[in-house]
Amino acid sequence: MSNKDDKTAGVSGKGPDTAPIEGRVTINDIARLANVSKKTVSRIINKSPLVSAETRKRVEEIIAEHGFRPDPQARALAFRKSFLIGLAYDNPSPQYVVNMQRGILDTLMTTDYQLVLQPVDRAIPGYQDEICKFVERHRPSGMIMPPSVSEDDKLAEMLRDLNCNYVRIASVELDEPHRMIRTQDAEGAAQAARHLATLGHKRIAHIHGPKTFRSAHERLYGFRTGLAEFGLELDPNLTMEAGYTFETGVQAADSLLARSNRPTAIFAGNDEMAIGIFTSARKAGLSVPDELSIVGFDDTPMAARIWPQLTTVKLPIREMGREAAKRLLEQLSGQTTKFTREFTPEIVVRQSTMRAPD
Amino acid sequence: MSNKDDKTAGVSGKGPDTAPIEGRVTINDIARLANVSKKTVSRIINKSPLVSAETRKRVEEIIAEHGFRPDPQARALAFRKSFLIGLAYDNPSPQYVVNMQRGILDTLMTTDYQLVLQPVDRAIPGYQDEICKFVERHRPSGMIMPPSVSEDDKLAEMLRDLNCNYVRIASVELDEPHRMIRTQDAEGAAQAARHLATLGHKRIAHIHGPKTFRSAHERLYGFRTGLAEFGLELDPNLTMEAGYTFETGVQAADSLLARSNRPTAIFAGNDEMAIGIFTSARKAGLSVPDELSIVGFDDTPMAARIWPQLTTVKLPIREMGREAAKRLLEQLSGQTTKFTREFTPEIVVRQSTMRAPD
DNA sequence: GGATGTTATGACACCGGTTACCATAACAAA
DNA sequence: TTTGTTATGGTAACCGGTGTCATAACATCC
Repeated sequence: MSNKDDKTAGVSGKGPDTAPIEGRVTINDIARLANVSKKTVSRIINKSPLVSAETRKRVEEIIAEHGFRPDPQARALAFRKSFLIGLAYDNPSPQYVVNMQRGILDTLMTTDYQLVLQPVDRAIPGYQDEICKFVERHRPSGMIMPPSVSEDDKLAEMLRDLNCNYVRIASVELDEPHRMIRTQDAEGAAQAARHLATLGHKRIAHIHGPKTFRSAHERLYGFRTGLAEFGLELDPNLTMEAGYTFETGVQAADSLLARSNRPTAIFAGNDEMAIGIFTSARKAGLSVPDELSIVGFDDTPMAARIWPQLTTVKLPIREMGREAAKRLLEQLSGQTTKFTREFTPEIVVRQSTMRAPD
Repeated sequence: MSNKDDKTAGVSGKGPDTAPIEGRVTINDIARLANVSKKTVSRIINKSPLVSAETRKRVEEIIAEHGFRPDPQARALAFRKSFLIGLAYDNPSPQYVVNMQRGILDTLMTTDYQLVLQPVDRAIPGYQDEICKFVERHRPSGMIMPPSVSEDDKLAEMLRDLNCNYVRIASVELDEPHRMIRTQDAEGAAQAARHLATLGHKRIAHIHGPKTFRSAHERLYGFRTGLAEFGLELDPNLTMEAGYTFETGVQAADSLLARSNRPTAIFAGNDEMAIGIFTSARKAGLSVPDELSIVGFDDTPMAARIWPQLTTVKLPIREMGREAAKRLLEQLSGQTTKFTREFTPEIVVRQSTMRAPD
């Protein structure tokens, strides 16, 4: 009598949850009602052309009438696709993350794919395993990786070994074109340089991000190049590394502004650090932009909210997300483009920069 | 001969994508290798106690050796659960959203559940249908709704009709306890009031959020109550409504500060608006906090980055996310608690408040 | 020692879709 | 009339797991 068998202990999430299932309409019901075979209904769901117009119409009406929706899990199983796209990110800027998600969802919205998140901490060694475990466990159809996760070649290799499709968003071409969304960070930084040079600044400092971020290199390189166009050189003594965070930005700026011959302008590798410079300038009693011009990178919402508003370099994150997802879907359908999709940032001039004082 | 049949056009995402599937190890392989039935392997995967220790050990070794991972889609189908948790949100603060996601993921991490996102725009009429369509299409096991989506009773009803489990995070008890995560916004606002009253402020203004947000009411109510404890009354002339955004905050503050008898302190319904007050104060030539004290609500990261740093009321968003997910999992496993989980905010005193000038 | 209960395991149908393959009707070409 | 082609749709097997129920082996009870 006591034959209830298997209480499937353990598995997180047993019990009811049968909720949305109950009297669910299935493909069989529709087939029966329409007096056709499952297969025909399936063809109609999948928009196969091999169904007569009238059959299609009749079945579609019945589908609509009964509110039939094919079960995503069943399709996933039969198609041998999970219809999941993973987003692995470690970007500390919520704005960046949210915009990226929005962009990806914009594209996924009209498809059967879903977005699932895998935030990681790149500082933790073996974080790659975490992502790989995620891939093995949930079998996403593909992964999207924005910086700095995208910059990890080892991880990309591991994903290839796992036979997992992916798209990397990065500031350098570090993979095959169809797997890349490229941002022209160097060009953005060059624009910042031109802007400051045009305003007559000579003693210009740069606080760049950690060397572990390719973007830090690119922005440094681009900034240097931009200055060179005006015959200016980036003084190594005025070039500092910081951690892409507010606090490290404050520290670096503290050090720069304490010097006897302090710079009249600072270009920060991202907005977080740029905003740190504001704080540092206030502590030093310097007025922005009269005595010190500041340029950031990213155009976070904060940039337009602080006072004076921050001049910064803007990347269309959301659109990049859209394109990344499109690229991935292309891959999944077997296409492989030959061209990297590129995004060029643009400088947004606000109030934190002005002509250099003499 | 030409019998290739069905090219299943249409469906977004056909084609390869067979990638991670190939030589995949299945439960059948394991069963065969271990010389037991599928069912026994299934029992082991699901930690059923009805397996002898030695069989378990042997099979587990084989599973480990071959790196077998049960297919989530197949399990989902067999279990009649999608193992997906939906997050429907319209919160404009990226920080809030990201923290909420993180919290939910903290809880989900150790389970078989996944988080999927459904951002919406509550301003669009019929946005509820969008969520319902999402539920019908993807059949999440449950939904989590932070404010202000959570405050929509009609939506909640629709979800109940769809037989969809959910948890609402809100500042008022608007549902059965097991479906609620409650934030004591009123108490947080009262703390802000006490803080300002203690500093000797008398002419105190409040810029609250849109009436469509329950939190706006709660915070207004709490603030009023807090002031009353000190025998102070909230002057209706100094109470303004704004849109929970930076720009509307600036406008409201512009109006308040232009008055002949302007307030010496302003409590804003959220940080976004509080930061708008800074900008307005600068335009008016007022020094913060010497001439004007400002208190916000939310403790967004910006609060600690602007200068002077913003005194604000902090909610443990991430932990709330964790708890919301836990609540939902409880529901899914059939438990129904009798008690609403509550979170009390705490004021974080920084530099934007000081003793009232005489 | 037979009746009963408990534990460990397997056979088999089923979840809700899909594909492979085949059957048939309708129509055109030989 | 025979044969070939196209359009249509049915059958069965399958995707990779799960539940139900049956059964064998063994322990316990009177």
